[in-house]
Amino acid sequence: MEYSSKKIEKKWQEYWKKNNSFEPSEDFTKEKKYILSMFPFPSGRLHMGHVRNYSISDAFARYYRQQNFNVLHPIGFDSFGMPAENAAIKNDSHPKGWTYDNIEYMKNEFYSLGFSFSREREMATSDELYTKFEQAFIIDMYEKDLLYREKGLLNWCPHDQTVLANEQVIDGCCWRCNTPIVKKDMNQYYFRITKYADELLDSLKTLEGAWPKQVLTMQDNWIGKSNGLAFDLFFDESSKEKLNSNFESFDVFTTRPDTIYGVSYTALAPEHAIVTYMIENKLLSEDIITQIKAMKTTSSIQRQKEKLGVSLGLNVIHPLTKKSIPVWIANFVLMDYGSGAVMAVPAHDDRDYDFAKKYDLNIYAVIKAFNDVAEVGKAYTEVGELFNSGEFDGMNSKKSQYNIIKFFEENKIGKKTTNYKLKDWGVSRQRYWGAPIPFIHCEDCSLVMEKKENLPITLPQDAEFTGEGNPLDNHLTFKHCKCSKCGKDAIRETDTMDTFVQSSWYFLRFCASKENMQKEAFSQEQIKYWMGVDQYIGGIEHAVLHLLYARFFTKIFRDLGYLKFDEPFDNLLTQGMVLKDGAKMSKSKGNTVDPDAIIEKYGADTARLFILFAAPPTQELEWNDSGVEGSYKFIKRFFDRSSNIIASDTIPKIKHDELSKEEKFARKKVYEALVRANDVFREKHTFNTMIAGVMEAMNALNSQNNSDVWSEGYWILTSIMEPVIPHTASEISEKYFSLNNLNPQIVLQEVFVEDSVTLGVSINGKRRAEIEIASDASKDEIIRFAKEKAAKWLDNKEIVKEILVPKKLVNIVVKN
RNA sequence: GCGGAUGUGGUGAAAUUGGUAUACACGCCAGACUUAGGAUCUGGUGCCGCAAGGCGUGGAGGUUCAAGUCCUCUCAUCCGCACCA
Repeated sequence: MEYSSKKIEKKWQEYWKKNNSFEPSEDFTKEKKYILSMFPFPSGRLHMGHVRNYSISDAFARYYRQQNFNVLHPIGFDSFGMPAENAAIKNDSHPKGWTYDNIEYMKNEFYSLGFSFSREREMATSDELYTKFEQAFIIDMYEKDLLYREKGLLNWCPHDQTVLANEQVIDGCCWRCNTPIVKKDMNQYYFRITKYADELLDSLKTLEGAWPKQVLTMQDNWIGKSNGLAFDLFFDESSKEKLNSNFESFDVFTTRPDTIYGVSYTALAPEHAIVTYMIENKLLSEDIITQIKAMKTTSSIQRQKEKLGVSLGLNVIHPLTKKSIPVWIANFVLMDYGSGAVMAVPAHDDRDYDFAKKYDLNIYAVIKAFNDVAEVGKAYTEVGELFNSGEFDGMNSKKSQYNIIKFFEENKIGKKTTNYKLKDWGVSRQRYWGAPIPFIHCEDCSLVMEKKENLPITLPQDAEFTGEGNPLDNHLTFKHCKCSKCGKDAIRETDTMDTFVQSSWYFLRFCASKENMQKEAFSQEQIKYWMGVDQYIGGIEHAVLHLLYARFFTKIFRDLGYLKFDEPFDNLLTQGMVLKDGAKMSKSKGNTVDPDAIIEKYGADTARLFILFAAPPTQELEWNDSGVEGSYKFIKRFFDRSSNIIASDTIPKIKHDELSKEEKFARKKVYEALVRANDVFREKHTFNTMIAGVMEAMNALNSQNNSDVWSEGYWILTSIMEPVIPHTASEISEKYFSLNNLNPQIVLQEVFVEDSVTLGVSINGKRRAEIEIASDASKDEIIRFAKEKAAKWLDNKEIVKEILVPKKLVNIVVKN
């Protein structure tokens, strides 16, 4: 029978749907596997990255189902977000319609690829039910002070007309539209993620080995913990006078207390409160004010190009030497790190050095290299010996840090301090298509929460999408409401939540069964059973976004009593990108391959096979048309040669001893493929080698013509391949084995016992010959035979040593 | 600058973790069947060499009977962070 991907794939997709084949059981006594791929944004159509992502998770899900695990493999859509709203503005449509049309289309694409998702648990984060539960969590978090509202200097994307979290600013630009970010002073809601900084950092250790090193490092860097010394610098008398004594001092932070005697100036961020005060009170010349304003309004990329500064005409007193040191403003000092002020040590810090050179400031060296060789014309930033450092002279600079911090603490002039790069997570978005934040602004009661029984606060359908401002802010009946506390007229919060809030707990929502999903977000019992995710699969681009937020939410939820574990994802696999012509597939480059077209031409199984065969999942995958063709040919051959099978509901019993050499070899290859498949699914995840093993077994089967060997081979190989090419494998399995072979397979050790073995013969480690010898031959026999075969290399040589590596090789070491 | 990877045939990639380097596939070459082949099947294919043989895992050393694998140095490419005090 001719192989028809269309017919076979349609048949099995209907079969699986009709039989609810992939619904997990609620029998919590069974062993479970929770297999999850990061859910997609419903952008319109699937791309190859999606196909790769879900081909990997589907292989895992199907394998573990075969192994009799209770498998949860759900799918949903991360369906709030700006692209939907931008599309609505562009097409004069509604984000909701656009989103749900896309979801329908993409769901069909998913099922036409044969992915084994639980249909009952499909959901979209823009569903009102999802919003309802999320808003309830938000209220709980606010009550526990894990969420707060504050005015702050925020990242504003002029194109998307909204603020962004720090994680969402890439190289100073918006992560979605690449527009340069500007700073804007606004009110905003924040999650207290910094409260969890230490735990988020420390528990990375528990993920070692289970998560890619790279992701752990990226999170570590992002949290950016650094230890150092914080202390106050006091203004001298004339400076205090100038400031009308409104400021006595300011706080600085350093990780290099050992350089304290080298401080020759200090620098404030242009946004520092003292600077703002001086501008407001006209304590600076017009010229200087203009320069400061220029620094503040320059984009962060621009600001990095050149170090600029101005002197404030103020002085502070060095805490140890009591010398007077000038106060400057410098554009490289960041207001949102530490205290927005630094002590500058040009002799031992590159930035301070550059700045000092430019503005001709003093440079005091206090550390010298142990070998006394100092490079001229740059800062010495290495460890060395302290000098000109009072009582600390002669100490190792690294070790002196402890002593200097101790000195500051004992004299109560400073203290040991830890700083983090991580900032609280700002979640307000000034856009319509997001989950409304369930708060009300009341003139009398200030910020109050919505009552839980009024949830969900839903988006008004009749908002207008003009592209100007926030549609919710312009929607009168949404905006005007009654205070939930006093009942007076009040204003509803019109900011919506960052979509990363939804993706921070969707994996928990999937644990809810059809029975309880309407009335609660998830039950404790279900969470306890299904979590953590046994295998999570997704792109590395979420290393510090989604993956950090989801870890944070898990910890918050634990502290709110919703669940009882610390980390959500037990194992993480980050898939590589799909490339075409050496570049990432993208519409702008015009090098995309449409999954639908591949399914149409070759079928879903071919697409899945190629994707899993062409490279290991963690590596980049180069799309190659003739490679796809090759996968298609393999499937056809695999299907055609199944005609060699003798139909049976059980695996044939074969007397191994009575087989020919070729038949024995074929069986060995089949069982090798099986051993490898188990290893790949459980440990290595290198599906490419597993598939190669199946191909080798097929080649070996083809070199013999024993029907029982063929049948046994197919019994096992279709079982191995079902996770990869489920339609074709199911078709063969149904036709010949009544689907009885899609179960755990027993590895027969007898096929690995061989009468003879082939050994390489090396002389001085160089391969010179090969011998075939009975497996039970003694060491002496083997070596005698090896010497015979390699005689020409041993003439007139003195044999020093003979090494036998069983089943591998013989190495003879000779002299001369 | 800091951190993380990765370098193996013409190409995508293997190598049971120190034991016959290049499995499997693509491509290419030859043959068979064909009116035909962008179908199918069979065989060949690391490089140099007529051969014997030599050389080969980015490069240079080292450890070892034995190194793609371990150690030292070095080069190249990719990714992440980046004025974080």
